[in-house]
Amino acid sequence: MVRERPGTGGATARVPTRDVVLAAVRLFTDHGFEATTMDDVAAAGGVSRRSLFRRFGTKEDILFAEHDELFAEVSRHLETAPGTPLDAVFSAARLVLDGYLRDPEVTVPRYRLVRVHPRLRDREVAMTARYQSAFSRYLAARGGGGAPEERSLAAGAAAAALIAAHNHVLRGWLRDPGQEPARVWERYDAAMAFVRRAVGPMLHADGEAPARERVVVAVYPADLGRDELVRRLAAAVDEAGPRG
Amino acid sequence: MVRERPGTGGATARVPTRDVVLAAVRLFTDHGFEATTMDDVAAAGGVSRRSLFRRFGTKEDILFAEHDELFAEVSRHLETAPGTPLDAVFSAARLVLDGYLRDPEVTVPRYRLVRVHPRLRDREVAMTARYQSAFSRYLAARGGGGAPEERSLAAGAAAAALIAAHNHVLRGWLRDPGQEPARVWERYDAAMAFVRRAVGPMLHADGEAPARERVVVAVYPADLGRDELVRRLAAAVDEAGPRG
DNA sequence: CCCTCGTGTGGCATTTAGTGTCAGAGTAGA
DNA sequence: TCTACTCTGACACTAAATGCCACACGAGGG
Repeated sequence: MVRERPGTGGATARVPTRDVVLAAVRLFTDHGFEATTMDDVAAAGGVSRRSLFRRFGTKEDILFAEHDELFAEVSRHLETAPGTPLDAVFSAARLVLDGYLRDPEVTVPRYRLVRVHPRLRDREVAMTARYQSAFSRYLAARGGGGAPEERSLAAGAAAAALIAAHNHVLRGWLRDPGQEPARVWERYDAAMAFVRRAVGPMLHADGEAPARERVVVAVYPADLGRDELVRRLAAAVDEAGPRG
Repeated sequence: MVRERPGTGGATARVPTRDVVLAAVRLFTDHGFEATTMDDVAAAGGVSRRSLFRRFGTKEDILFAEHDELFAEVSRHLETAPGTPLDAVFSAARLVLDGYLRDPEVTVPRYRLVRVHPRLRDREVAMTARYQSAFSRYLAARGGGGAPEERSLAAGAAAAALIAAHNHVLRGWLRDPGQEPARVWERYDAAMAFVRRAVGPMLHADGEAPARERVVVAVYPADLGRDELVRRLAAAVDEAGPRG
């Protein structure tokens, strides 16, 4: 690396995080994660080695920087989410999948790197655990009745099942990122419905009426097309007036 | 460190793994994980720095060496366990807890270190993920009927819930290792019974009643957003299987 | 008994991740 | 314009991790 003006300490022009991440992803993919030094990344990203460490901490953190932002976003969402605690957690998980789908340029090559390098895999798993822990604590704090002991146990198991289902669908997409997002969301909704069935009973160990509820009962011909059916249900919901 | 005979490369006397681990745990606990260098560990363990790296790979691996052995033991157990796949996984998980309880000299101080150092925490989480992955694959491969897609989803969620419950009880003991093992096992059995109730139905997603008409019944919080409600209804429709 | 071969170990050199420190450059505000 | 604050780059340094070579020991054959 050739420095034009030794002794020139620039300022103001902040480290372009996104550019650095993309450059790093490219280098890691092309030459391998281990073989790529921080000097290489710094040169490719147009910043100094020192600034690189200041911004990202470690070499692995470069890959997961945007994931950290996503986690922060999800955490914020949890604080202000409407509905029951379970609803909040489900919609938060949806946000995570959306975060992945929105940024395939980083998430897809990262997944391929993660599959190869145990160290990176551990890092990825740790991220997953962070979500799980956050969801678990959220549910335990606001969850239904029952003894505190059983409540936190149920919250932990529910969060774990939810995250597992989420990751199941997510990995399906990461392995084949070419498929239609609509189909991914379809599978995701099905997986979430599955988890909801299993998790629901866990959190209502005893009779605890969770606020006000409404009921939709729809009877329809067995051969009605899926899209048409969904459309009718949506119309019925809208006719029923505002919720709350 | 004073070397008596420079140039003396010993042999034969294999590195006493257990002694080194205990010495390392002590050093990490007394002076901190970061502050303890591999030279320190080597000196305390009575081996050379080079041999230390050969045996354990990294500094963190020293702490988790025995955990790796436990994982190998559990894996072997899975291969030869009697009973249903679910039974096998439950007994395997029991083996894990027993492994912790049997070796408090290492597992307890390690837990305290893990709580403080994010890096070690990630490593611990990765171990948990390895169990979860092994259990999930085991269940998916030998699990009950249903479509392969749903089967692996159910296996993943079940394994996750099981591991979460296991870790819930395990952490309870690690935080207060003085309590009676009998009481720990009591709590563990209760937690496992809880998980079994929730997980059992997940793995037996069978009977689909063929009817001319089908009914959707949705119960939802009154303040749930319109989009989320519609999404759930659509998911419920998809989940109900093909129409016609 | 000696020699040889294989295996495990120690010492040394080297690379590189990661940190502390200081100097310079730019920006905002008085 | 001068000053205070912030961000960046350069340099030095620690320590983890790896490659390489030399040496010690045990086993086996002559």
